[in-house]
Amino acid sequence: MIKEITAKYNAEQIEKKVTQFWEDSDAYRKTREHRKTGKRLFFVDGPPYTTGHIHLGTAWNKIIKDSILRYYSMNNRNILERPGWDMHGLPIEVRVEGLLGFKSKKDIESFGVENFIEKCKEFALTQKQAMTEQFQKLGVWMQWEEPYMTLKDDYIEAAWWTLKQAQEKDLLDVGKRVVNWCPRCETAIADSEVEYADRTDPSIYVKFKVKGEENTFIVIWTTTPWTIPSNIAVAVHPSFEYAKFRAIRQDGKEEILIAATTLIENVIRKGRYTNYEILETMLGEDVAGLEYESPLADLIPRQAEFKHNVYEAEYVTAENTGCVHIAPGHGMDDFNVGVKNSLPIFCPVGPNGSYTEEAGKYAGMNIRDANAVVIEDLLERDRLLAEGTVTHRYGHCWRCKTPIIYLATEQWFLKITDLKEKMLEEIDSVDWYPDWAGSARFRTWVEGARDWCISRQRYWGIPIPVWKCRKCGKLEVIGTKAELLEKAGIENDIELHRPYVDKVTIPCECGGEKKRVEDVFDVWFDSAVASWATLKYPQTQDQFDEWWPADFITEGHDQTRGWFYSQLGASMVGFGRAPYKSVLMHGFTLDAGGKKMSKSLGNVISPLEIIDRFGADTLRAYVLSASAPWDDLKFNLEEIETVHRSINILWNVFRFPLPYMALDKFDPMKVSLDSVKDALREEDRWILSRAQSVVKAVDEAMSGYLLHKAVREILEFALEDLSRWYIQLIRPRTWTEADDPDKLAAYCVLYEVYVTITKLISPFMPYLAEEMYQNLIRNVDPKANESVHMSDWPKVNETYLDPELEAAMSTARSIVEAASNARQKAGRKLRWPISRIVVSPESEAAAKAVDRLRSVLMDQTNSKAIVLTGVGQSWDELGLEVIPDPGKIGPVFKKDAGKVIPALQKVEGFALKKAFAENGEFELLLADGTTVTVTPGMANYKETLPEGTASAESDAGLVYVDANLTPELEAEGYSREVIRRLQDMRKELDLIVDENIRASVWIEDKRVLALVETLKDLIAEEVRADVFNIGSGTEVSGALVKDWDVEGIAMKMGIAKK
RNA sequence: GGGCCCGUAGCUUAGCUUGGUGGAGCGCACGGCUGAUAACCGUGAGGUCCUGCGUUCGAAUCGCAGCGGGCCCA
Repeated sequence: MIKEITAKYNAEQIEKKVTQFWEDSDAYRKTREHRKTGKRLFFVDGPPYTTGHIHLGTAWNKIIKDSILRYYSMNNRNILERPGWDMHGLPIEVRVEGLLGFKSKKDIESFGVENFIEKCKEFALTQKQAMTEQFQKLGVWMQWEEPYMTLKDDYIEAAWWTLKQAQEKDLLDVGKRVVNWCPRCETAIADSEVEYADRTDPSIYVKFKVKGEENTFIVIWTTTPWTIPSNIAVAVHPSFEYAKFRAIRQDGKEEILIAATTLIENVIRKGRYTNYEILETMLGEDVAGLEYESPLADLIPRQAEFKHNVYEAEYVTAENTGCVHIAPGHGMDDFNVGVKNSLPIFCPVGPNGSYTEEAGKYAGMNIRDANAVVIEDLLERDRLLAEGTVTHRYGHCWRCKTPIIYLATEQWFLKITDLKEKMLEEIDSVDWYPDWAGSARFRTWVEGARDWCISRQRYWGIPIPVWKCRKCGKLEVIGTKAELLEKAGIENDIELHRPYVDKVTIPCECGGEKKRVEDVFDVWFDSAVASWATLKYPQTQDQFDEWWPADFITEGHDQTRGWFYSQLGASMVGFGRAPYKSVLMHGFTLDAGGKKMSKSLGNVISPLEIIDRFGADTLRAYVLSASAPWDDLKFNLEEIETVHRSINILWNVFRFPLPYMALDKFDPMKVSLDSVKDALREEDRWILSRAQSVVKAVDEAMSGYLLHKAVREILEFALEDLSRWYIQLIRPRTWTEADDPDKLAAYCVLYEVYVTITKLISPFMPYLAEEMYQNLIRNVDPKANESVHMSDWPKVNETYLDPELEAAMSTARSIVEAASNARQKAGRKLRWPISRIVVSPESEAAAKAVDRLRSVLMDQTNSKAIVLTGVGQSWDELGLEVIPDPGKIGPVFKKDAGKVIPALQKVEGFALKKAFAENGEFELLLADGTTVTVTPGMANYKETLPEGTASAESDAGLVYVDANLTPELEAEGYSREVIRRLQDMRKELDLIVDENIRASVWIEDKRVLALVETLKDLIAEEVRADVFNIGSGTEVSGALVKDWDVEGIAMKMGIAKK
């Protein structure tokens, strides 16, 4: 049986109860089981990094995933969706280092790599546990018991397998490259790990002495003085114009400089030269070839050995001097120029950011400290043209915030550039939501992609499975643990982490011994293999064949360069195709001011805080409805409160009929909607139609992942159609005590609509839906599915759809609003009945709507009659006032105009209009008895309302309210006032709804008393008074006695329990 | 500096694809209802549609340039 619920919406209580129910009933597992025969849907969860706490962005991400998967499940999809955890990498190493108080790699080595790895593992697992609980609080249904974890051996094997594929397909490369390097972490870091922030650096102009030309210098600019010791070349743009010019120094000396012609002024100003004279101009391609001397050759023995020349490079821009300092060991572009021209890749800087022995004088010095020394040395040698500082965007290590440097080091690469063509083709075969996420954003990113540096010189990561012979240098890539054990001849199992795998050696054919290269993978490579690792591939084949590739993934737009990309790259290597079929790209959560949330700004909002205050359903409904998924979400607490209020209304809607249904023992299993068909009113048919329209709209929204539209549609239906309209309309029907078919029809319709809405909200507000479902459905139908989430998604029932009725009702609502507006103008409150409402319909459809919904209109406007005029015709009781137009009258009647105007004003408008229509003119009698002829242009008209009426506009046309009172109306009005106050007093005494009372009312005013007395019985019945006395001499008594002022009439009332 | 997205009332937003008098919700003010009641409903005020230029008879909508915000890159 349906149970009455009395409490107001209490999210905490509901969610706690439902969580327990899900757990006890094993609802998640049963739901997946229930869909085992459905069409497969493979979803891959983008693994959050195990930081230990979820934030609003990760919460939004999981809520989107959960809502979509619940929707798919109800649409009979057989879903596979293991949650994932990204557990390796520098962030955890940095956190653990912090916990242990370590400063550098040396501390780790002395602590012992094994100890360190164990700490990292423990840390990651602890954080995972905490985050799992947080995600579960959001109501997210995933296989939490069996997530995929990047630190597991089988996961590591998936990465190994992929690398082996790369090697077999000649997509693996090793070699010296310039990489982003963190001198603190002493490792290469990926482009995606570089964080840009403002930084102030030196800005220097340096003169390189041209060989064989007296007193001639080529001028370069740099923000990294420490790279001058590594200078090998200068680059110029082949088609820029350069000039050789004589510059006069402040000390009177002259020197001959070379720079881009357009930048001479800049060089002169920066170098504080007093004057200059252009000697010669030439194209960059002619400058190329020039030889110059390193300014620090005397301090760095190796520099004296190098030849230094000028080369062409297209990337040179017309800034500073137009001549670019090239240190192939310290810059990406520099490196490329170096390789192209076979220059030495001179890199005299070690992993910790200090110069090596090759740096001569600077050996052992930290590069940041070296800046000042280099500047000093340049100054001493008169090679420093200018010195200053510049604030610019500079890359930093994303974890430890140390400014990065560029170093040429030996690294491992995936040859993405070889795969690019095919990758771009694959992008087109994927469905992107929104479309531009793929066609514009991701495509641009892939087009510009370079080879992917996948090696890191760290500890906590997937070890790169490459073994190298110490003797002959032969490389061997290992694809699985079994392969490693076999080749190494080891019998007992080992863990695939450092330092355990580092100890494994493989005998080489040459008689030597192969040892593992020390690097670990970039963490982005970990998550890149998630789609097959989670299917236990390559260990098993069946699952992979059945499920791969993923049908759907969804992540934030930062993942364009991240997971969308890394997965595509790795999958191209492994399988030559994209690992996903459709991608929804969602936005970022920002604070209320539109700024991103960050710890340093102190504007971070915890999703758990929101859940504690409002519940998970509110948080879910808010983040889903607040903006389109791909737009950024400006978090706004007021909006959360609004959503919470909306859900509270939904709750009230839901609980409103329950006491009546319970009282009447209404059993929806016994009374079908079909059986009450004949008792259905228009409003019943209307709400049934609306419910179907909403299902349709939600389906349409979901087909394009427009989650915001789906949720808004549902909440709007609950608020506008159910709460503000349908419930209001049927209230009197539910109060009927008899077993009335009219009431039963309302119950059946409500029940039908509630069942539908319960299912509609379940993907988005899973807790509330479950609570409603258990009471509404499981309580009456023991055979029903155990959980709402096992239900089938509602199918649109076309027989209920009636678009014409929906339009008519919308017209009717507009009329009711207009009537209420007009009432306000007429000063007549809704409690007082009015004799009639007059509608002047604009169209045939409006007239039909009024006719069809006449009883609804009478009811909601509290009027005794609804009068329709003809279509397009105004109300025939309106007066028509004539407004003379002095501008037309003046020129014709000159000085008599003053008499014509007041006379014309007095003419009755309809008569004047009629005369004009019939004769084209009108004989106007003036005050002095004379007559003049007026013509149509001289008069304008204004409709006037009869006494006691007011009008307002509606969609249907003008609506008039006749607020004139008759004794009958007045009697009813005053009686309603009395009833309302007695009800109020009942409430004050906290009486039960059906408890009977004794009541007495004293009214001094004889006329009002007489009016109210005519409805004495009605009043007594409404307030459930068995004994009811009323009069001017009545003694008022009871448990509660109050004085009232009713529209200026003094009354005294008293009530008591019987 | 580049790519993509966003900019509409105090706040959150719809409308933009396909040009034709900008529509909601919250908040505010006033009023109503009182058998959902610490709930609910109505009415009203409130807009340089980021700025400028262009296309057009007509631009929130299309184009260009700029400004501000976000993500990503250099």
